[in-house]
Amino acid sequence: MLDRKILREQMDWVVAQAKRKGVEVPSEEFTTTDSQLRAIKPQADTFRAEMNAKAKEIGNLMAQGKKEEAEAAKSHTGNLKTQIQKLEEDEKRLEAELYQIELRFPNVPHDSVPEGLTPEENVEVKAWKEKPAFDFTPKPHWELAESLKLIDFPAGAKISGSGFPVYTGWGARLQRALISYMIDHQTLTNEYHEIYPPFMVNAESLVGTGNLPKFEEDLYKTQDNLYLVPTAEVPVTNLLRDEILDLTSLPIKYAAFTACFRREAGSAGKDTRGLLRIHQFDKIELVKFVEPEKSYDELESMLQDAESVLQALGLHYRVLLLCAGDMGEKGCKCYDIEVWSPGVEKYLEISSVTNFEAYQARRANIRYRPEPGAKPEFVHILNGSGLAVPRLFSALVETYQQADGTILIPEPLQKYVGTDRLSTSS
RNA sequence: GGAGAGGUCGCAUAGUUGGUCUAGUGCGCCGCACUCGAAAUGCGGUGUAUCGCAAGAUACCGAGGGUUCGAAUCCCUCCCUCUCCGCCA
Repeated sequence: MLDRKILREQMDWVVAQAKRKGVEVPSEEFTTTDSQLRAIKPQADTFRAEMNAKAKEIGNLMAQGKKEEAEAAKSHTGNLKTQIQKLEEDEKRLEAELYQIELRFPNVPHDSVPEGLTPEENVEVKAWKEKPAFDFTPKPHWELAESLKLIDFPAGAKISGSGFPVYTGWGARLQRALISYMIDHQTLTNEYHEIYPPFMVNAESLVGTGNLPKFEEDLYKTQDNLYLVPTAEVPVTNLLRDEILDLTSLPIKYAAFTACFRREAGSAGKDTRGLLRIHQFDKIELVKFVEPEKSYDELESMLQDAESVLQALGLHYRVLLLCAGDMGEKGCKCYDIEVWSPGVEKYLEISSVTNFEAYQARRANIRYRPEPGAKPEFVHILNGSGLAVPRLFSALVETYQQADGTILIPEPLQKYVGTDRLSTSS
């Protein structure tokens, strides 16, 4: 959500910025509804003030025992009352309409964001390490997973459905090791505070992060009207909903592990093999609440925090700065980290690191006080994956596969996995 | 799931025959006084949002409805917390 004042005063600018994202905004609807509301509110306030005064008068008369005068005064309130009721109805309706209109405005892309509407116009800003060289043809992870019995895809299909892999034996252990390693790395080295949230949330939380009402189709919903989290971003961001934070507590840095659940209505077709696109997957998510002036520095440092995992594991990756049209509606500036998966011969998006500025904070009503006694202002919120586990799993086993079919485990992971090599006999 | 008790402006509390409660008090916090300085003490201030140049007005006492000239106070629905019981990893 954008600041209502900005929509009022700088609509041309907002329209132009939305255009960079290829989004049409309901500018006229906003202006019409907003001015209607602004016309009605003062009227309603005035009538309410009159009503309050009358009620007080009646109270005083009653207290003095002047019953008849009080009764007389009562009979004059009817007209006022119906007027107030009518105005309040309009007020409520317009307020609801305006809110729905405001939700349709996308966030404004930062000046440093490249122009463009398609993924082709994203800009590669960094590449780390070379693609690994092989003197044999590297296999995709699903073949490795099958021969080493790390993942049982048919079993998952049997007990749940497609898109629900079953990790078995050393595969299960590697999965668990990656989670532990990344959580330790982000909390101990990069100083995030660990959160282990519920995997189900209510609708309010999803509205706070912008997943509802627009993306209801992508979510799993339970009979108790709770939703399975599509990412830890949802529960973690909402932890601070409706709070006014102390300046001294900023920046607040949270790292959380959850399973993530996505129905992905349109998933049929692309990337259906292996781990690339599944309904349930594990992810470590990083969320930061920061002072507005520092949010772009914090974005760079969050990007580094996410990258540092891949560096420690020695995996080749590149960083893309997304163009205005490809970064989604909520973001101001977004980097994607893509890890190289040599078996599938593709770069896999393994993290999106985004600065939302105040867009989410305004929705979830998360503020801070710039100085003691000052008016509360919205914090800036950033989040990024640190990292998505299945695609890391994929890149890792494909990168470290050997000619003999075994997989080397990079040094930092060894104590978590409990071995330096996965093989059929291990 | 059943029974009972509750949810009040940072924290703790007052408020239950509806009307000086648009919310009192204590703590905390800010300012001033006293002091070499501090503690203690005294005085004043101390929520959020919207509209307004301002004075000020309006809304908010878990959420949403209702009754009433008027509701923190009464009624209904829902959410949450606590105690006891039941069930259970």
